[in-house]
Amino acid sequence: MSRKTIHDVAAAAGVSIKTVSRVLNDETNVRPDTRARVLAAIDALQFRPSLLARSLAGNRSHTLGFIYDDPSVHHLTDLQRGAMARCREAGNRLLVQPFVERGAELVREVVGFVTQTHLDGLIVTPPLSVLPDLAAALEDRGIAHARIAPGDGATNVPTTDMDDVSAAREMTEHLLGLGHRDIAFIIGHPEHVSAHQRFMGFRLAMEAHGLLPPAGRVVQGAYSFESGVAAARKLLAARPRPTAIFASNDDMAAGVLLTAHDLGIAVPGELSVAGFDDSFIAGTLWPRLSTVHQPSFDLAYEATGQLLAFLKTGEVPPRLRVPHRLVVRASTGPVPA
Amino acid sequence: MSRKTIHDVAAAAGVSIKTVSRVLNDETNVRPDTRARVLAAIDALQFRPSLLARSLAGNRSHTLGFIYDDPSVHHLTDLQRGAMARCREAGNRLLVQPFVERGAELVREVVGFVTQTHLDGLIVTPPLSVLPDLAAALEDRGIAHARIAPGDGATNVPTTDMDDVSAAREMTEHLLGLGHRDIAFIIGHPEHVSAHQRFMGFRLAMEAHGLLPPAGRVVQGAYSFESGVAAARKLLAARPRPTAIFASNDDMAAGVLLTAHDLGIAVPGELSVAGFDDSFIAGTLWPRLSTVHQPSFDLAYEATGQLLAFLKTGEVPPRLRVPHRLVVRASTGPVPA
DNA sequence: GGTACGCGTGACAGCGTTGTCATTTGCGTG
DNA sequence: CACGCAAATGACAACGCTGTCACGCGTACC
Repeated sequence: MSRKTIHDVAAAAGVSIKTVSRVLNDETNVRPDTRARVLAAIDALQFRPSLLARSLAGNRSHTLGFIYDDPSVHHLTDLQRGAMARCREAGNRLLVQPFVERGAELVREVVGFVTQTHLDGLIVTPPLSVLPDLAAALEDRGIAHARIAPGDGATNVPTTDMDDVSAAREMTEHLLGLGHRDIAFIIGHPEHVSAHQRFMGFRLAMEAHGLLPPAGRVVQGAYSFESGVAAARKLLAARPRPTAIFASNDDMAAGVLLTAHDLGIAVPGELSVAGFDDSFIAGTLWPRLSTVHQPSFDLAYEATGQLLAFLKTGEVPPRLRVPHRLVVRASTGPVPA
Repeated sequence: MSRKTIHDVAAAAGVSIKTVSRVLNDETNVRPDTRARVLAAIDALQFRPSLLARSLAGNRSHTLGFIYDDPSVHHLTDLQRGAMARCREAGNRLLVQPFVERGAELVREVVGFVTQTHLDGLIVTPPLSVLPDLAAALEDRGIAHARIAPGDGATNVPTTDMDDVSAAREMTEHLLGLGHRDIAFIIGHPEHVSAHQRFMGFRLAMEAHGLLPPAGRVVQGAYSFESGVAAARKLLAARPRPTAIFASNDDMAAGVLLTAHDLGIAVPGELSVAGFDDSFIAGTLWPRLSTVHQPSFDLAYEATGQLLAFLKTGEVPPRLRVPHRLVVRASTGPVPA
């Protein structure tokens, strides 16, 4: 099939290409019958406008970039789905691209990516969203972007997040409410701000009950399953054992669960285990994991919406906080007698 | 930053834009010192050629499409990673797009997607890769594509697959080798050819041992966790119970595992459970799941390579079969006495 | 010393759209 | 019926690159 162009349509409808363009872009000032004629021609020829040409001429690509470097598969998948869904609704496309570099190299790659592909804007996910030099570079070059970024930062960039601190606090409260006092905590990957925030939520809740995070009960993890296993080995070797372990994400919680089972420790009979994310695996583990629902899909969906709005209006929408939710399932129970 | 163009570079280097283009595309017949001068100018200006303009003018977008409609998140993620990795190596981009429609609607959407975005080619993943009308339409319009397609089909399209039949047979042999005779099987989603093939592998192995798939021991699933739970409920309610359950993928196996645990059935003490895929969760379940390693990443990596090769040479490379591997972990054991 | 040829380079026309601005058309008005 | 003005339409340049072809120059050859 030789490509049909706007010229073919124009010829078929007996109008100029500009009129076809107008119809294509839903512009005003086209007589209804002309519009109908053009539409008919488009339909007859099965014409699809070239997004390439459109982008080049119109100086807008209708394409957003989605960049990531995320160790957690599930979270990423949901984010991507959310962003893609929103783009589809708005008639945009999404170009997904991983970046594993750091520093100047990263900045160069990302900027190159954006300029090469004429991206209208960028959706920046954690942990990329918290890198100061990347933020500066994007700002600097006037590259529109939205951040999915846990954290403070009064910024002039559309930002979407969830309340990691409160969520972690709520989960901790849940454990405290079950009578647990000796609660261990596995910290997430230090490059992720969420890791610190979740830890802070944990500490705040403990302190509110006059408890200090017990010595040796806080272990550094990395958001990976393996790091959860390693952390659990350490924690569960101690005597006495903690009565509950709160892992900063589900993957690590899965590692804890597996380790506990291997050691013959009953969950939640002898040990309560809590996760964070409510990713796909949370419901597939045994016992089903109590966790915090992180609205990854919504996060990305909203961030994309904010970016689109920003591109349209030029105004930075206020920071958007997506609600989370405690999901109590079977892996947490009363403290053993 | 106003966009730097090839004209800026040409001016800076004191050459024509065509020469810059030649350098950009590594063409011959450019004197070394001229080339160096152009390169220096490119570097100084931080110039990045517009892929849009390049695609429009050159009639090649250097972009491949990746289309899917897959229920299994992990498999999909790995496929996507594989395809993206290969694209990156070759300096191409990957446009990922889900399609949930079927029939004429699907065909129209996909064809529209390809023409609108000037895709060089398409990577078609299961189950889309086995839809005859889609295949016909792509063929028809001369849209280059590679299929990741389980199955037979002597086709004139680059195809990559794994040997689902043999893999399922090997897993069944493994169970038979452990002494199991009363083995139940959960079939995957009927739209996926792999589901039928895995079932066939199971049957072949059973028959080779003079066994018929026992009545009531074969249950239809849908490759989802929930369908695994439902199937397991049915199978484990029977008396006597099967001594082993072979689920067509890991997600369903996870459902079996969970159900067994809920019912207090020891795995593998009283029941062996096998999966298929070796997806991320396989290693996170307890007991760790015996499964077949499906090389999703490689599958997509190779398919992308084949497509790229086809685009370059115009010759259809022979069907590529990616090796699988039995992964025996802790969820399968000797038949109970 | 003229011819043929290949290499290095540039001019210019596309690629398929949108943006700008000019032109035509239609209609209400005095 | 002419006039003015807004609505409808079209001509054409521009977007940033590649493809085609033409040109100038140096070298090898007879």
